[in-house]
Amino acid sequence: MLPWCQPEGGRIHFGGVPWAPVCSPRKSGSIHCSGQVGPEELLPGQKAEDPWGLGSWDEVGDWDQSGLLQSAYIPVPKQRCPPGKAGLDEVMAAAVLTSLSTSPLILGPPSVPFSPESCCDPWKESSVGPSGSYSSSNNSGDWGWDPPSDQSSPSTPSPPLPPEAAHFLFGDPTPRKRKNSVKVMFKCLWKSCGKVLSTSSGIQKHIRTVHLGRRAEPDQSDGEEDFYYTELDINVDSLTDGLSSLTPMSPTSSVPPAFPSLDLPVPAPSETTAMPTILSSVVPTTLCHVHTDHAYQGCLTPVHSVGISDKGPQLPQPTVIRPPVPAIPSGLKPTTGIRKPRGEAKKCRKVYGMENRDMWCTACRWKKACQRFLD
DNA sequence: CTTGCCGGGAC
DNA sequence: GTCCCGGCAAG
Repeated sequence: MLPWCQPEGGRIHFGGVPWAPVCSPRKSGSIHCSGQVGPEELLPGQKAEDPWGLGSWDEVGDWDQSGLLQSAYIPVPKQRCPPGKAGLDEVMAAAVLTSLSTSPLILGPPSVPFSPESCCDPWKESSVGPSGSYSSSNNSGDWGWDPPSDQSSPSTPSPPLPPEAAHFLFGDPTPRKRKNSVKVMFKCLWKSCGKVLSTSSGIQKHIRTVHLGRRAEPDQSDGEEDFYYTELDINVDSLTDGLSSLTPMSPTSSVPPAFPSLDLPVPAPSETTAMPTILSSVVPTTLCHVHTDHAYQGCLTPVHSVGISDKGPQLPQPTVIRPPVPAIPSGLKPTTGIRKPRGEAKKCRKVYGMENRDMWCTACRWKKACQRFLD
């Protein structure tokens, strides 16, 4: 067993690769997925993308076992863990070599089919620090990918690999992994229009001509039409497998940016293709109702949700040049972070004190909202 | 810093 | 379902 690859629970974790750019813990301790495809989605049972055109992962494993067994003899481990402190480049180069030369089946328990979720935890150590205590909570599944803004990972050198190999080895979480299942469309946000076109120029032309009543020449455009459409990442998988979109962090989910109608210094919507952070929060309207029904949207309490999310889109038909407010699907209001105002009443903690914790109401004992001294 | 409690994990 | 706790945000 290689010293730096620790199969956990019969599976080799694969996503901790440091240049798998997108993995980083948040303050809460768990890692959240946003905008990218998590490794969980490539379980062997699924029709995983085959970077080498060899069929399923199982086939890859068979092929690897039978055909590339010799590669297992590459003495990579010697150079992987030098007695001293290896530089990042060196470590990465070693990892690349090893990843190239050893198949997951060789690295893992023979009876366990290859799981792309595999990872080598020491990557986290090498990228986060020498502490080995970091990995325990992150390997249990609640982890994912960083926002797209982080995925460039410019500080990590790019291994000299063919893109396919890099894609395979590093669990590349970029949309390329699902390049066959994600289609970018452009949806007109004009009230009761909803026209969807496949090209930005097309949607701009549509908005200019149909809604703005302007000429079709784009050279006269001031970019206003950009306010009226949004980019949709149509996830074919989500459409065919609706359950996947129920995850709170649907990787490709998107929502029309809630640009206020005011002239706030929000990023120009025209930069949609260059603004992954905006796009990552953009949910196709085809999936919006799913999120609405799902109770996992933030911390909105029922009290607060009354009268907020049931109104539905209220897009005023603009009579002036001012861009209209794009229709915000109900249930997708930015609710996260909204907390119930702190109660003014005394709480069990304050009344009884920590020493009399057994006298607290159960809610207080469980660090929930106090039920004894309600506001 | 303390406090209230949300969110989520363990069982 | 209960129970607990990390961590966030308000104060």
